[in-house]
Amino acid sequence: MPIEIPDVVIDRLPVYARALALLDRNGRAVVSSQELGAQLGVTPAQIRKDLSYFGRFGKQGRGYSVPRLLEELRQILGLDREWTMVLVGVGQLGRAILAYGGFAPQGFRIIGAFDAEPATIGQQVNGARVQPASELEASLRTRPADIGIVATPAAQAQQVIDRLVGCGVKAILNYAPIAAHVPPHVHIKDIDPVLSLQSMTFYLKSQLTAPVK
Amino acid sequence: MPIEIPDVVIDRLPVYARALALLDRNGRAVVSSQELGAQLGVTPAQIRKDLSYFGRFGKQGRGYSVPRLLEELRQILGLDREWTMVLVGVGQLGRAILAYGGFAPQGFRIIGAFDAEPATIGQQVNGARVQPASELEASLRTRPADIGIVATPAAQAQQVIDRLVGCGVKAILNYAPIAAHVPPHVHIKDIDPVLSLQSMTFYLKSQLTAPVK
DNA sequence: GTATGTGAACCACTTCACAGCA
DNA sequence: TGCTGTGAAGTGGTTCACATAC
Repeated sequence: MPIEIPDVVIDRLPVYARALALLDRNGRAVVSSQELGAQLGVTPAQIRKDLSYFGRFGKQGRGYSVPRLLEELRQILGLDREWTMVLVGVGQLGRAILAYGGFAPQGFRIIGAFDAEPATIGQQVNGARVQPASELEASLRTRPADIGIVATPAAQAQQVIDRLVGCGVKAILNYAPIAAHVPPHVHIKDIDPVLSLQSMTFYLKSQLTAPVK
Repeated sequence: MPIEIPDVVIDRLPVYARALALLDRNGRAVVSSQELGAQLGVTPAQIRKDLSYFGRFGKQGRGYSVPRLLEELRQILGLDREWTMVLVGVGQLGRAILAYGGFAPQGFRIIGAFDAEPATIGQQVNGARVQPASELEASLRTRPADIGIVATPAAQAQQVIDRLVGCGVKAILNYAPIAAHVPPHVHIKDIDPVLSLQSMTFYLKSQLTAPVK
């Protein structure tokens, strides 16, 4: 039955869900692919096609019920439950991640934090006690996590990822500046602002000679 | 002369550059597209095709000179000079960005930080004095910046982006969870870990019934 | 012998355009 | 009438495969 769904489609669904959540909070009952697309910078056809992979959620002539479609997307994406995460690497970046208030409200809970640095181990950071990295496996055995967050220096990142994968972690959010290798059944997303900057400069450079004003 | 270069190609170049920099530091003189691809999880043909948009940098039968190709890429991307950035939004996230040590070594310097919160204005954060958001325009007039970093709450982000664009900023690194609108000559990249998590859960969800071990 | 550079073939995603339904 | 759902057409990016050069 399952026609393969393109990854790009999956990547867009959370964007749709977020926009719908906002509309919903504003009391909006119905929205068309046209309007949703305008808000998100996506073509209406794109939205309709994306949604059509999962079902028929709209009403012809009217549009989509905001709460209904939102609920459907949350279910499709698995956002209707809580997901547990462990953080490895509690340096400056790791601390910022622990302090970040954007995960919990979306159902992503950090249940453990690990670091190799003796000075860091045992510290209380944002309500989490930093555990020795050596205890990663033992800890995950008693209390499995769905997702691993990697915020170690580049040099340790691949090894940490291998260990997480070895513990059965199936998804990794990687903040380390490396192109990591993972087996095919493991999903990984990189967060790398430097790469984003370094590609934008290409266009900045070209524009220097082309004044806009 | 200029055949349009796909954006995806530009996005990959910094990845290549980073890998080459590592090889270079390790004293590696020559590398093949084959080997570079294996390291990065990219096909050799992809790498060769990408590079072919910009010139002929390799030697048949040998491969690419690591320092030579690295230098070419740095030049193509504009990484051979310093870029200035201003940060808007000095909350928890903004502070983490100011404290982040990964920008400066790559030539990205934050020259100004702005916030609307009276309690935050005037504070010294990581060597930068937080200026009132109201002074954004005046400050950028005397000291222009190439790139704007947006780390405000979602509600203010679009407005802040509009102001940055109005000041002539041509590239934006957006940490706010919104789908921002910018004119076509402005480049924007979103950093949004929550979206990354929310798309990975789709696959986690599907795997729950498919045991691997 | 070996690895590049590149047209051509292929594939995947996007957009079109319209039938169908509210 | 208005907007969805969707095959079909179109577009853009990737991979192939080989002539070419070292």
